[in-house]
This record gives sequence, C-alpha cells and structure tokens, in this order.
Amino acid sequence: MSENNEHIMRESNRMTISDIAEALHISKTTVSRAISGKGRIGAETREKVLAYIDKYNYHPNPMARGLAQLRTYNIAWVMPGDSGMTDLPFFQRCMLGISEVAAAHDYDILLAMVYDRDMSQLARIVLNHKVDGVILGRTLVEDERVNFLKSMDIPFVVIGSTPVPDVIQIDNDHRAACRELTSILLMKDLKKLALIGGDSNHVVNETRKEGFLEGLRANGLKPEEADIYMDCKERTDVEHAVEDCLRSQADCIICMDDRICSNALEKLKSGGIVIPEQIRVASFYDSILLENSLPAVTSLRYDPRNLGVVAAKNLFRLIAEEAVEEITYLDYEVALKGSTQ
Amino acid sequence: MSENNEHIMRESNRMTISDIAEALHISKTTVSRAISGKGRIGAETREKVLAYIDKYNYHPNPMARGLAQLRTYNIAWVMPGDSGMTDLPFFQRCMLGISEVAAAHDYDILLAMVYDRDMSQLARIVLNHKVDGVILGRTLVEDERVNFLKSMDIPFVVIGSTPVPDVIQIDNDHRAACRELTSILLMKDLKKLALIGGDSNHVVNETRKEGFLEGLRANGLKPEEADIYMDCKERTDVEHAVEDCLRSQADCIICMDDRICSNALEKLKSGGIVIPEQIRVASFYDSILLENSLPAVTSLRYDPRNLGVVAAKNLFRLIAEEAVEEITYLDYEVALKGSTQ
DNA sequence: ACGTTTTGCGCAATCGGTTGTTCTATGTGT
DNA sequence: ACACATAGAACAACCGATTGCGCAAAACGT
Repeated sequence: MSENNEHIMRESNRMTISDIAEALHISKTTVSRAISGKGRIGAETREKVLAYIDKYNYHPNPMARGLAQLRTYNIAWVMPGDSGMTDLPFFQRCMLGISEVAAAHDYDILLAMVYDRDMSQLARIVLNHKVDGVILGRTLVEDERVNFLKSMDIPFVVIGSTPVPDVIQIDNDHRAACRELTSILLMKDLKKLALIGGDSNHVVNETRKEGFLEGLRANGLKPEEADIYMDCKERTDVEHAVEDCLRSQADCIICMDDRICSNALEKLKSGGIVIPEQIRVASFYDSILLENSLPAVTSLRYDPRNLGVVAAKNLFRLIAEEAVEEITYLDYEVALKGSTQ
Repeated sequence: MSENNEHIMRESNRMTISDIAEALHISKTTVSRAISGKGRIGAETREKVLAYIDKYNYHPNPMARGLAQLRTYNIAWVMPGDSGMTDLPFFQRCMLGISEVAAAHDYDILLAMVYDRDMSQLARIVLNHKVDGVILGRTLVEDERVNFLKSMDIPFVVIGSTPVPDVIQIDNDHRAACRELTSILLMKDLKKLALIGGDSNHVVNETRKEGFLEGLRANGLKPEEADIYMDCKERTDVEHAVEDCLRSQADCIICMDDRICSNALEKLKSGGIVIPEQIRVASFYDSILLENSLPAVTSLRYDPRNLGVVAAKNLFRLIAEEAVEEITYLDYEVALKGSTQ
C-alpha cells in the first residue's frame, strides 16, 4: 500500500540539503549554490540559507559532495612504521605542519604507516582513490613507492630527495649542511674525522655522507683518510664503530642522527673518555635525545614542522594545478656547542 | 543536438561497476553482489566477475560505496598537537597498533592533531561525518572532548581513563603500577620518597599520583611526609623540584615520565650527585630517552602499541554493535635496575 | 505432471550532494 | 513602448555504488 518510492528505508537522520530546500521553499540547487558560492544566486536568498545552516548547524555530507565532485578532501601522509623510525619525533613534527595546512584547506589527513618497502598500504589508499594527493615522509634509495605514485596519476610530493625526475621534493640541503659542518670542524685543526651513519637505504643518510666527503675534498683531504661506518642500526653497531674510532685515533666523530649520537656518547662516557678533550662529537639534531646531553653537542639543526608545512602547501598547489618548484630547500643551522670546543 | 542525458561531462576515466556490467552483459546489481558477497548470486557468475575485476584491477569508489551505505570506512585518531607531546614516541606507537588493526578491517585512519583543549578539528571531522568512529589518544581531566563525543551519536574509545561514565577505556593500570612501585621502593628501606610529576591536566598523571599516595598509605606512611611536585612541564621546573628534593634529603625520586627523568638525571649528574649511592631514581618509561642512561633506571614499562591494538579492536566491535568491556587494563612491568640499588 | 519452494538475476529507487541548461521575471537602452 | 540583455531560481541528469522487491526459470516434493 505504501508508495513505491519509499520502499527502501535508511536510518540516517541527518539534515540534508533537501530538508533545507523544503524548509525554505526553495530548490536544492539554490541551497547548494548558497553554500558553495558558485553559480548565480541572489544575495538575500543566500543570506537566508546561510542563516538557516548556521542556526541548525548543518554540515554537508562529505561523501556525497566527494562523489559529485570526484574529490575526497583527504590527503595521505605516508610515514615509516618501523619501530626505529616511529621513535623519532621527526615524523610527528612533520605531521603537525601538514595538519595545520590541511585544516586551512578544509582537508583531512589519511595516515599510512608502512613498513619500509611494503607497498600494500599505500597501494590500497591510492588505488581506492581515498585521497586527492600524497605526501611521502621519507625517501628511500631505489624507492619504488615514488615510481608507483608517478605511474598512478595522482599529485604527490616527497619530504626528502630522490633521483627520480619530475618529482616535487621538499628537503633540507643535507649535503651542503654536512659539507659545511665538516669544513668548520676541519678548520678547527681537527685532522681525522669519522662518520657514524645510519641506514644507507635512506636517501638522507647517503646525502649526508656525500656532503661529508665533499667537505673533506674541499679541504684537500682524501676521502680514504676518514673512517666511515654506515648502517649502524643497532646500538652494538654504534659501539663497535666507536671502538674503531678510538683505535684509529679519530679527532672527531660525526653522528648521522641523534640516536646514534646518544649511543656513541654513552659508549664514550662509560669508557671514561672525556669530551671534548679526548675526542670531539658532532651530530644531526633530529629529536630530543640530545636535549640534556653534557657537554652540549655541536649539531646541525632544522625544523621538521616546517618541512611538513611546505610539503603540504606544495601538494595543494599541485592539486589546484598550479606551478610548483621541483626542489625546495629549507634552512638549517649549525649550532656549535661544547662537544667540539 | 547531443542527447540530453550526456550534457554533463566529467573527466573521470576510472572503471566503474557499470563498465563491468556492460562488458560481461550482466546488471550492476549482479556485479555489486559478486563483490560484496551479499544477496543471491550464482557461483559461476560470481567467479566470472571476480576474474574480470582481478584482471582489470578494478577498485570500487569508496565514496559511492560510503554514500550508499552511510559509512566512511575511516576512523579518527585524535592525538595531542602540543610540541611537548608530539616529541614522545608514545603516540606514534599507539598509532602503529591502530594502523595494523584498521588495515585488517579495510579501514583507514584519519588524523586529528589537536592542541590541548581545542575542539575545532575534532568537531569538524565528527560533524562532517568523515569517520565511523573515534579513538581519543589521551584523556584530560574535565575532558570536554569526551562529553562532545558522547553527545554526538558516534562510536568512540579512549586510550587512558576518564571519570565520565559509559565510556570505553583502554589503559594500563597506572594506579596499581605506581602503587606497586612505591611499595617496592619502601620495602627497600627507603623512607622518604619524592614524586616529580607532569601536567596535572592529564588524567594519567593524576592517576599515577594517586597510586603513589596509595602506596604510601598502604605502608603506613602519611602522604604529607612525601614531597610531590606536579606540573613540572619545563626543564627548569624539574630542576627546581630536584633541588628541593636534595634539600629535603629525599631517598628516592620517582619521575612521572621519562622526559622529567631525563631532566632530573642531568640535574643530579651535573651537580655531582651519585646515583644510586646518594639518591635513587625511578621513572615511568614512555619513550627512548632512558635507553642509554647510566645507571639504568628502574621504571614502569608498558607497550603503547598494544594500547592502540586493543583500542582499535574495541572500536571496531563498537562499530559492529558488539558488546565491549567498559574498561580494559593492559599489562605493565616493573623493571628494577641500577638506579634504585 | 503439477503446485511449491528455491535460485539467479535485473529493475529502479536511493544515498546527498553538484552542475549544465532552461525558464521566467526583471533591468537596460533607444 | 519594444527588443534585448541579465539575474535569480528551478529542473533534472549525474557521480558510483547498494539494496528491496519482483519475476522467471530451475529444483523439489508427492
């Protein structure tokens, strides 16, 4: 007996654009136009609609809007899910910057925590079209995720650098930074420098190493004269590297991130080595691990939050099909402290 | 001259359910049923459709599906955006656990980083119905976000505890943990304990303090005899607290989180105080800050990732309208180390 | 062999918005 | 006063799925 056109019942009780149209005796079109500001609409009608919306606290259904516009109003934030990485505040600080920019654009952030080279999570999000764009949180050497994103036709930017062409990159100039730090240390008449490095799968670590080598060459030293220990992921790796440094009588140890530095400092201190008298230490400053170290550690500092801000801004330009610089380098700072006096 | 029914042109070139229906000479309904498994469908037809989908790598549009089902297939993860908080790995580890469970349910995570009591971000996500459920990453004393979520009709769980009734909570039993630690220390014949605490706006800190007080009482001590310094947010706050502890000749300092502990240790060491001979130190272990400390610090340890896992599982039970325990306590561990020998 | 149930599938409405086009009531120029 | 331009609002198709119901053919029972 019931009308045929209401035989499907849903349980939603949210206000819809049709309810508003009905209440105000106007059409859905007009309501939609009042909200979006697109199309022609009278100022008076517009006010009336907006007042109603405000009064009854109406919020458009994002999926209906998304379906009609073929947009999700979401961007993806891809960060490493490896435990060593998730302990670093770096990514959370990036996220904070992204979050602020996204909110300003009325976008939300979809999170993809991926283990190293696992693509499944990222693939799902992209193939399912759950986002309008992607920010990749750290680039890898031979990063197939970058190639994947290029092959899909989706706007994306990376935080970090990549050799893949035509990719929007936001980074600190780690090469220049490390070169500068190296030069400064060499000018202090430190002859023998050592570098203790992290995962060489990460572009950033390779870049830092290259900067280090450039610094050496620029000061007339041969790269072979410096000790380089890459891929010191575990604490014991660092300890072995430190032992080697002591044995080869290095003047100064440069640590590639502050986790390594923290491990190295501990190793030195527990071995009774006095810093900076017996050996000097410098580091990159990625987290809060060095906050309380004594003596304070000379380090290269930068602002991860700002990386996030610029990455997100660039991504939104990309989504809006505006021109974007391929590479943006953000500032870093060389903070000279007691550990290299 | 063109047909009226194609006067609107969109640029999407994705495969749709209609394309598949057309190609296989069947109806959209059948395709949909083949995918979802709901409704009646022949095994043979089903295979055919699935083979086609697999071959051409079809992925259903989540917004169309969401609109029809009134579901988003997203959950929100609300974490603090304050810089002091974002430096802790705690939240990233929770996130990791949530991420794994969400992926298993074919859900994605929407990120909301909110400054302390700022509601706007959370309100936007919830009012816009961008998620099917919410996980609140840390509870506050007098947390209006909890009340807000209760008032909206949306499934949610909190990591942490709250006095608000009928809220699904996942937490470690910080009260019991702190009580146990306190008792253990008192049994070691340490008479005068001090507590250096963090932000008393956070429920967890208040709970830890209460556990501490209970531990005192259980051992026949009066709470007034212990020194308690709450709200030591800045490094200087901690330093002043430590000075007071030394002045009042406390036997042992319990730090409410490892950032505080790190600051306290540094203050003690730089003052030439020897641990544990002159004073003992214990802490909660929230991050990696204590990883390298010497001597190793006695601490209460727990697994943030597991908090995330259980929180997410409970949220999905809630979304599926299954019964859920109101409070779930996860394990903690008392790790006795050199700092309290 | 015939009535009844089961099975497989399609029709068309629906979710809640957006938008190209059309219609009508104005405003403008001469 | 009349042709013409323009502004405001409505119509209806559309985005890409899900789903209640109806219908025909196959399977079943006696």
